[in-house]
Amino acid sequence: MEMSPAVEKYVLHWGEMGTRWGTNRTVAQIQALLYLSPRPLRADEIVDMLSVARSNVSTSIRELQSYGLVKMTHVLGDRRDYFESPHDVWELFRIIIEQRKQRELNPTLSMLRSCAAEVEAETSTDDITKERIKNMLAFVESVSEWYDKIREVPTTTLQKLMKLGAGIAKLVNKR
Amino acid sequence: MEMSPAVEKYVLHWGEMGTRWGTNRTVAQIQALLYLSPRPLRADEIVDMLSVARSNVSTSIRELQSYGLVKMTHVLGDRRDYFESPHDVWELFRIIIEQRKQRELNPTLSMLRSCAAEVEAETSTDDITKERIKNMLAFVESVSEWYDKIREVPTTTLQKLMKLGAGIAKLVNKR
DNA sequence: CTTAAATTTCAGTTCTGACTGAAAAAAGTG
DNA sequence: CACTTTTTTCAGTCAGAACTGAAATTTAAG
Repeated sequence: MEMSPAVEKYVLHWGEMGTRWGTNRTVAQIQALLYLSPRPLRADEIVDMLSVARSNVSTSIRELQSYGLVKMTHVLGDRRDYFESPHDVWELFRIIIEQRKQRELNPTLSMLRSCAAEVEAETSTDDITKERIKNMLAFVESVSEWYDKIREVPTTTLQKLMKLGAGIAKLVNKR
Repeated sequence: MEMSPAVEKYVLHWGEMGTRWGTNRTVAQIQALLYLSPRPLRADEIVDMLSVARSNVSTSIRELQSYGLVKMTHVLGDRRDYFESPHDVWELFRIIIEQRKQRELNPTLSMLRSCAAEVEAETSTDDITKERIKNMLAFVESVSEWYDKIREVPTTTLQKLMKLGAGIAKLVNKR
């Protein structure tokens, strides 16, 4: 049970990128492995392929499940757990974005709201600073609202939007 | 030289978020401080406010400068360096996105390209896996191209786009 | 040119959190 | 219900990154 050179390269890179995003290396590597795998994998197979401790795989998969990035399946007459990841890149993208909103945008939003409220009463704080907090709040709020709306848009439309690129500017300004 | 409670809360939260993104706590805290400050700050002032070592401020500012998030200014008759951050949230946003593209998207793109090329020759690799690599490559390529185009769009247009939200779907599909 | 102020470098320390491995728990099996 | 297999928990280890503080360097003033 071993990875081909290209798959190994992919998995290692993905692990590296994972550390830049919220998660750790192993979690990202497992996700990559499951994304590429033509069939669901067992924990012990993942242990072999990645050369990490069984327990590490266990906790990593739990984390991925909590993100909605991995689901468990079973094979008839086999009591071991099998795991798989969504195979559609757009679905993966949506799930990841959603998670990041939950973990980063939302907490930041509530922090900014309470800061904006509190700072009003602070006579010692410069007006410019107050303004800056408000501006950041308005920005994050608008990103958040935009996301809430865009979430519902179907993949095909998003693909068209991507293709359009800067062309979107004309549409928006002209209408 | 100390921060008001609201400002302190802001700075601490920003530092925390910084660790989720690429950087470390101090770097993000300094950026937050400079964003909020009504005037450029000196390194020693930052040391006081954040209670970190002078050398830490020095290296953190260097990092911020390399990102284009901090620039140095001077006061007549004072040889100490003063630092400030862009105050426009959209500009900040652009700079940060640009950095992330450089550091994450571009390397991933070249990894995927070489993987997609290599994997073709691997007879042992399942066709499904080859397909998945291609799909991911196509996706990341399209995000990258989209970004290159959108980069030029002026802030005002982006703001309109945000306001539009899901309404954009109609525009795109109708035209 | 000497001295003082400001900044940077860097070796060493500290801290964080990822990872391991053994033990416990859970989930089937006969 | 005793036994086996599989999974999870958790205390301890380890590695890497962040941070400190002292020494070196740079910069400019007298």
